[in-house]
Amino acid sequence: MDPSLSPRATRASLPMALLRAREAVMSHFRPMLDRHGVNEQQWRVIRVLGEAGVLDASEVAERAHILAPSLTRMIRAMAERGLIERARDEDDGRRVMLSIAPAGRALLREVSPDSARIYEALEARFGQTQVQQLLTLLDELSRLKA
Amino acid sequence: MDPSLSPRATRASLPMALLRAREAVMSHFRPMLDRHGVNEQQWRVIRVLGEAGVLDASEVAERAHILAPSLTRMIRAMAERGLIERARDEDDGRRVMLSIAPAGRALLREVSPDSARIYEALEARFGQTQVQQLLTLLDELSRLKA
DNA sequence: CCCTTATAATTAACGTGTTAAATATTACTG
DNA sequence: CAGTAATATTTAACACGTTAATTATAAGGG
Repeated sequence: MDPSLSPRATRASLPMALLRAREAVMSHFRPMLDRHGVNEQQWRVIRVLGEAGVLDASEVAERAHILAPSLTRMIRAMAERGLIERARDEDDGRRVMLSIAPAGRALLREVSPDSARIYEALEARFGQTQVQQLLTLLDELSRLKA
Repeated sequence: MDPSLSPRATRASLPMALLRAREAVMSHFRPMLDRHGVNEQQWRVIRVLGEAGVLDASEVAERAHILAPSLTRMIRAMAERGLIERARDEDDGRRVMLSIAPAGRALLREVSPDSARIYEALEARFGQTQVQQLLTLLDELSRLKA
């Protein structure tokens, strides 16, 4: 049989392997984030803003790997909860500047230790060397964008 | 500053790295799948059914990494398009048995060569050894489910 | 055999992913 | 400087992700 007609077996496919691995990793973090009342995406936004201070929405979207339309919706919800703040850029009326708000900073302080603990436990089980190898490979792979 | 208060930098985080890598890889496949009129998830279902023949919905969900409620919705759309077939299991009235339909098989034959070509090009650029290393690491990581 | 429990699938509800179109503002060009 | 092109954000529309609840069927225990 022509091998091109039988697609690569599921277990040997990079997209599937990446999907499975991401699900597995997130399964360690999700219950904890849940207890703190944030989802994965909101946590990424909070971390990005906590690291960087004020950023326009596009920058946040890029750094948190969230598409602009999703971010627009999230901003509304997160601003209502007092996690972030929203303001028009004075120099460029198109831009929306985002920053972390007090409740967001409080959440960052609450979640970060838990997150770090989980990450370290995972790293300990998987092996620090392997984590490094994996991060390197993933980074190289990410550079091969279409 | 207490390092547990400053979450792991984005570039060094496993969840983010996995997300980026997956996006990068899929950016190679997505336009092609688009041209064939299927999305990523539908393509996974078609591959699973093409490999395995008849499977109940739960098995398909597990192998294609799609949650049951998503699969229920997809089944409706894919059956209407003639890509898959749906039938109640005679021995167990709860189960829904799924199989690939003629249009689905045709699609499989159309897409597989394109998919294989893209995969091989990616493998060639990234290096076969690195792909293998990466698959191994991802598989090990996936076993550490919470 | 009932009755409870477990399992498979579906539905519901809400959020994000994704693409395309619309809106508002800025930058550029003749 | 008017008019067009480019950019940032938002809206719209639809699909999937996710959790919880519901429905239908099967399995098991008394």
